[in-house]
Amino acid sequence: MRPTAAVGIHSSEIKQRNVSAILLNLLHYGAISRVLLAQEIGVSTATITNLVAELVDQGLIAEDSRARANGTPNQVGRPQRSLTLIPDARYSAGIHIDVGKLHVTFTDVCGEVVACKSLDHQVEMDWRAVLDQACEALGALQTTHGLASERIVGVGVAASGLVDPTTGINVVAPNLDWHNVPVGDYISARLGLPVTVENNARAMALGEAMFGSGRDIRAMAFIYARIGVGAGLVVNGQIYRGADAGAGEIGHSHLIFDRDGSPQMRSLESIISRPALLESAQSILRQKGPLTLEDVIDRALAGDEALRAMLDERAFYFGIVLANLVNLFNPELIVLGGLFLSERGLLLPTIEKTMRQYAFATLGKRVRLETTGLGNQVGMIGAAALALDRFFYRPQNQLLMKG
Amino acid sequence: MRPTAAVGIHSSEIKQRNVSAILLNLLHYGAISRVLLAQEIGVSTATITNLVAELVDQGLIAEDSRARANGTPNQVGRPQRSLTLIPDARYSAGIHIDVGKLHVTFTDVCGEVVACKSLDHQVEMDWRAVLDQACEALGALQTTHGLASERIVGVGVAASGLVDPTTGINVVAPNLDWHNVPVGDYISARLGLPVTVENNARAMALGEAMFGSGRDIRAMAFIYARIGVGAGLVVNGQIYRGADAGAGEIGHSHLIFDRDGSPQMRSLESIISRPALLESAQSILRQKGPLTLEDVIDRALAGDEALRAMLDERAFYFGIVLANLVNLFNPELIVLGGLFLSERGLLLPTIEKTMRQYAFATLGKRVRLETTGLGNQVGMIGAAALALDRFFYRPQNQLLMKG
DNA sequence: TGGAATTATTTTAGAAAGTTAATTAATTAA
DNA sequence: TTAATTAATTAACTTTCTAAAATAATTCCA
Repeated sequence: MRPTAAVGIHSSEIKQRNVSAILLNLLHYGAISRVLLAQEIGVSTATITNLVAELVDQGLIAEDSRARANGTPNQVGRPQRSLTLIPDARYSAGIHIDVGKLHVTFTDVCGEVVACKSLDHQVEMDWRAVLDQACEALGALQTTHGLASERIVGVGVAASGLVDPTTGINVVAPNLDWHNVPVGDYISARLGLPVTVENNARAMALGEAMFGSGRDIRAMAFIYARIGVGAGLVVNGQIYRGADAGAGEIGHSHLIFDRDGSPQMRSLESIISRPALLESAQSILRQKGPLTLEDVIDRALAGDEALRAMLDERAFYFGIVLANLVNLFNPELIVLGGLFLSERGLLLPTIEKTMRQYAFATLGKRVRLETTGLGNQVGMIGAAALALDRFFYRPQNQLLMKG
Repeated sequence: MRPTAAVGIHSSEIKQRNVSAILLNLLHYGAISRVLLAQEIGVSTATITNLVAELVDQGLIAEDSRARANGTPNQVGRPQRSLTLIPDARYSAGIHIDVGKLHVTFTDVCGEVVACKSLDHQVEMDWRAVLDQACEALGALQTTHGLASERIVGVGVAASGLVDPTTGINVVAPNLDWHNVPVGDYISARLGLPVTVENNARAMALGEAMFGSGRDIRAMAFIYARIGVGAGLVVNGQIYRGADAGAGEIGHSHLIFDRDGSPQMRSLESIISRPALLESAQSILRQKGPLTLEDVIDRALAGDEALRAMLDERAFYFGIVLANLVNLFNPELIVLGGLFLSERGLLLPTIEKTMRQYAFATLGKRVRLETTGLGNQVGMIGAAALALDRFFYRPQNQLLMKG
């Protein structure tokens, strides 16, 4: 293997990287002047002038001829000129393949959803059928909204389970019974666009880091719980995948329960996922028929103490796992998505209290804990974010993780 | 805060980074030719020729006029010429401040210990006295071994507890009762050398990544257990610190124990550290007097089943924590140091078995688990590695983590 | 109101560092 | 010994950035 990070700079990368830095700063600040760009990026204003001119020519960014750049009100001297991204300069397609659900979207360069659609699919369906459905839905959206093909930078796919982003293969998606599905190649062949595939929690984490509350954050974790529980880690704006693209398998964290003196192990997924919660609720309620998580929450809020206690206990255990995550990874922010969006105050308070109590010293105090502000769109926005990151904002990083 | 990773390339960095890449490749491969360097680094052979010539002039690297570079035996054509680092071109000073122990060393550029000394110190001593002791010991070693000052790149300090590497302050070292000790400034003033300070487990992780079995590794964890338990994480050859330089506080991971139906929490440190093990052994043996870990191991090996069972249980719990670490961080390698070096087969087998059993799918199978090959020198070598990394191999990274 | 002061951006001239292609060097094969 | 082959160096040139000077757009203040 190559020595870690001992890669040099080929002169052809320099400009591309500086352009990248400009685009990312514009995304981050919304509007920023050339002087500040030069400061932030660490190059001369002359360079900024030249690169900005090119980007304006390409129709990617605009100079607001009126507005002063922020932070410089009424100063002496020539005013700084605001530069902004042109959101509709490019679009990104996102596909979130969830268990039983399929979400597709086009976002603009700023991560705003321009069009989207959610579909159901059966777990028994062949993977081809599922991906066909997604591609057709995207095609329909593109036509309806009149999105020019040449403005679409690519397709991002947030897939369930283990994904190899270098090959675009969904190695295994247990809850869909998919094995080695060549998601990237298949979609790329159908749509004629570059495709990037990633694990769903990781895609969401990136979406949150680029367009959500993770924008100013050095290290963050996104936790998505639904049928399974997964975490996505983002460090300095880049997804952390680990050695085998397996980082973040927090659902398989184990907790120890002594039963009669001998240890018994339980995975987090058996504690806090929707199936786990429903199973427990069903046994509490002695109900056999179908039950939704909303029902359970409703009944707990209506005063079912046994349900409430069950949920509270689960929240406590999840809080412990979060505290351990904080101790190991020391994130600045943890964002929760999926079933946490419908907890209505029954889980979060205990989760947060426990997490802060058991995290080490200041780490637990400093970390922020939130549910995602992107709501149930976080999966598709995350998917679109994958493509934006790889094909628009950081095209130089074509193959980050290879051996 | 600045947008994540949106930093550009100032032209003055380019050469420095390519030089860095050459040095790191030489360290990694031991001997390598210009053609291969060009391939690995991604620049032209012309550039390599020029930069190598400069490095030879500076006396940092040498061309072996005989040897063919490895991997190219008896080929047609002009043979590749081996380039190697000159180990003694520079030295690095390392100080490992452990609880009750102080280890100082000079290593060469390849991490080989040129000279070292270990000292005792009392926990009650003023921090100034401790640091003075270290500086004096270094001074003595330098004189004895005739190490020219101008060849010493700097001093690395592996400190106990929470460290802020940007300021060089040891924010808190609970086991030494140190608070906000300006380690970096103090040593720098005494020795007149640049100093870099880091948490001990992280320093060891870097040492292992540069000079130990972590050399080919993308993501690794080093776990140091003695009075406390800490982990150092290294990703792509760089220390991962987290948002508040608090990553790796694995000793404060909590495990849940049901006691009479209600959960009771225990930290890893209360399970697997030396004090914890000794306390438990003492209560098993009903012995009040002083007991060493070696005694405990001896007696367990001699057939004390209660002790053996205790150690095995502890190993099991540690294995669970490792499995959870593997699931979250997905390292390729985990290296253990400190008390694990004297376990004599009583802990590791159970640790490894448990870790692999409870880690998710392939992650647990792929990860390697070892005790450090650097032995008890890992702390001082890690400390020296800090300085080599920051002042010799990657001088461009002066301030990686700022807000 | 109009110049002085101030700050931002652009232009110009040039330097730094890389690249490509041609050349030279050191081998093996025949 | 010469041809073939591969490595390393050199020479000419390109790219990209920088520094410093010039220009532009304001506010300040008499």
